[in-house]
Amino acid sequence: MLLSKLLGERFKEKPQEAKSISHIFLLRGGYIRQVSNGIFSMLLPAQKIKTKIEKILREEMDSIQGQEVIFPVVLPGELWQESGRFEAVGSELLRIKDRTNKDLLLAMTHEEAAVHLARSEAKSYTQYPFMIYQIQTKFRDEARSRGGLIRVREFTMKDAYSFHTTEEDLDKYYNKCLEAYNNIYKRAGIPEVICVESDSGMMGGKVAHEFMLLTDIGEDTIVVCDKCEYKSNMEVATGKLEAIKKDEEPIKKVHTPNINTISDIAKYFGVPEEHTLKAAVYNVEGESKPLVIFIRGDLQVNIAKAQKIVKAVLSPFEDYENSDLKFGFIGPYKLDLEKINVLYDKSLEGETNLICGANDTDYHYSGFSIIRDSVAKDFVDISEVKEGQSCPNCEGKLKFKRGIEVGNIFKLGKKYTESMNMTYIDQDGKAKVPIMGCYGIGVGRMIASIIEANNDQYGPIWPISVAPWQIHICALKSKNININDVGKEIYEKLNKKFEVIFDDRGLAPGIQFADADLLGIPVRIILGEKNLKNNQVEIITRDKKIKKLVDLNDVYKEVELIVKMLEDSL
RNA sequence: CGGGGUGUGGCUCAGUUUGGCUAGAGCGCCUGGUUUGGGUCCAGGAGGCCGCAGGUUCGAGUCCUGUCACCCCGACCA
Repeated sequence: MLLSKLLGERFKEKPQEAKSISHIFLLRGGYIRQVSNGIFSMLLPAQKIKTKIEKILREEMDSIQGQEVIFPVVLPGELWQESGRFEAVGSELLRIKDRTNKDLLLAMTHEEAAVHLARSEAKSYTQYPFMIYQIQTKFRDEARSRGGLIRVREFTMKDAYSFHTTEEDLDKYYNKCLEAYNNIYKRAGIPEVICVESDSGMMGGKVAHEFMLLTDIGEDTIVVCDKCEYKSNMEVATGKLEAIKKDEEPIKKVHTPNINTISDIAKYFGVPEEHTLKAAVYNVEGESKPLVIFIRGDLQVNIAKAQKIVKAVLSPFEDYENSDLKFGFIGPYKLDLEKINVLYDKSLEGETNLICGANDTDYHYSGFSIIRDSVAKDFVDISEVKEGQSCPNCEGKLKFKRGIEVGNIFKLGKKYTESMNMTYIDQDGKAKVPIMGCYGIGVGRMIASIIEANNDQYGPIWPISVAPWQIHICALKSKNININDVGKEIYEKLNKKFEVIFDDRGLAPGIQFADADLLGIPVRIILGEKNLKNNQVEIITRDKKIKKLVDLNDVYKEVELIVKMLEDSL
C-alpha cells in the first residue's frame, strides 16, 4: 500500500469529543469516523486490524471444534417471542416493521437464531456436543454509547453457541472455551486480560465469566483479592461478613427528630455506621407489594444481586405517601408484614445491639438484636462489596480495579432450548432438551482495548499479529538522490512476503514520522540520504526497543528476523 | 431517562456578554519557491446555508421561541 493513496487523514489536534486514548488515536490516525451516535465507519487500517483479529478468532474457535455459520441480522419478532425476549428486553432491542406490518428486529445477540437452526438439524444424541459460531454485526440501541469503539450501538461480534446432552459435558467444554479465550487475548497482544466471575444478567443461566482488560477508563468495577486468585465483577462479588461483637442491650425507643440518614443516626447515637441497620425499598416489576431490604447501615444494596434473588427488575420505591412505610424510619422490629415483602442481608446475621428505624416518624430503636427481636430466619447476600473488605476465600483484602469487558462466556442451561422446544432423541429413545452455553467477543472493543494496553504518547503500538501492516517504509526527501526509487525497490521486494506500507510522499520528516507513529506499524524502515550514502538504512521497531543501521543488502534478511522475533513474543 | 455542555470551512477554536462595515485565526488542502532525520519558512489561492425553523429589529453568528444533532456525568447495559 502506498501511503500517498491511503484514505484517512491523520491530524495532530486532539479531537474534542474523544476522552479515552483509544478513541483519540483511532480518530487521529484515520482509523474510524463517526457516522452517528455509537455508529462508526472504519477505514482501511482499522478494517485490516479487524480482519486479523477475526482470523485469530476463527482459528481458536475452529480449534475447539466450532463450525462457522452465519445468522441473519434481521430476525422475525415471532422468533424472539418464543423465548419471551421480544417482550422482556427493553428499548435496547431495535424493533422494526416490514411492509406488511410484521414485527422484525435487529439482532443484538443470536441465541434464538442459534436454537432455530440447531433444533432442526441436531435431532440425535450422536450429533452432540457441537458448537456453532459466527462473526456478525450486532445492533444494540444503547442508552449511552461512549469511548469510541468501546461502547457502540452497531458492532461486530464473534458469538458462539454450544449444545450438550449433560451438564458435565457443558462444564468440560466451557473450560475449553475459557482456555481458547485466553489464547485469543494472548495472540492479540493483550495477555493481561483476566477472567472474572460475573453476573449472567437477563441472559439467564447460572455461571458466567467476563474477560476484563484492567484499565482506568474501564466501565466495570472488578474486585480482586490481594492475596489469592479471587477475581469478580462487582455485580456478583462477595466479601466476608462477620457479626460485630457487641453486648446485647434491651430494646429502647428513642426520639430522633428529623434524623433519617445513616450518617446522622450514627452521629446522633455516637456509634459507627456499622452499628446501624438500614432499609432500602424497591418496586418489584409485576408485584404489587414493595420489597423492603434490610442491610447493615455501612453497606449498600447491590441491585444486581437483589434482582437475581427476586427474579424481577427492581426500581426505587417512591410512593411513601400511599403506604404505611415511614421514609427514613423503617425498621424490622414489629414491622407489619401484610403489605410488603422483606429480605434480610447476610450482613445482619447474628448482629446485636443495632440502631434501626421504629416505623414511627422521628423515632428509632436502639439495642435491636436480629435474632431476639425479629422474625428474620433467612439471610441472603444482597450487599455491595466494599473496598478493604476481607476476601471470601482467604485472609486477603479486596481491592477495586476498573476494567473493559472484552469477552464473556455463559452457561445458559436450558433457558432457550426449553422455551423454544428444542429436543433430541437420546440413547433411550426419549426426547430430551439440550443444554447450552454461549461465548462472545466484541471485535471493535478488542481493537480499542489493544490500543488502551499498547500505546505511547505518539500513537498505538500494534502487536504484530493484528497490525494493519507489518512493515512501514519511510522514504525521506532528498535533493541529491531519488530515495523514493530506492524505497520502491525495497517495498516491492518485501511486499512479496510481508504486508508493507510505503510512505512515498516525500514530505518533511517530522510529518512522516508522526504519521508512522499514528499508524503504529511494528517494523519501520527509514531511508535517509545520510545513511544511504553508506549503503545503509535504519530499522526501528515501533516500541523503540530495536534500533539499528543495516546494510542495504541485508534489509530483507534483517526484517525477516525482526518480524519472526515479534511474532514469537506473542 | 435525569443533570451539565457544545453546534461558526476537513480539524482545533475566537467572535455571542453589550446586535452594526464584506465573519476571523492556526492546522489541513491547492499553486509557486524554500527546507530535508521529529509536524521548516515565505508568498499567493480555494473553501463557510454561523446546526435547522420561525420570530423581534432598519439591521441577527450575536436577542427570543421552538426543534435537531453531538459530547460529558449519572441511571441502564443480554
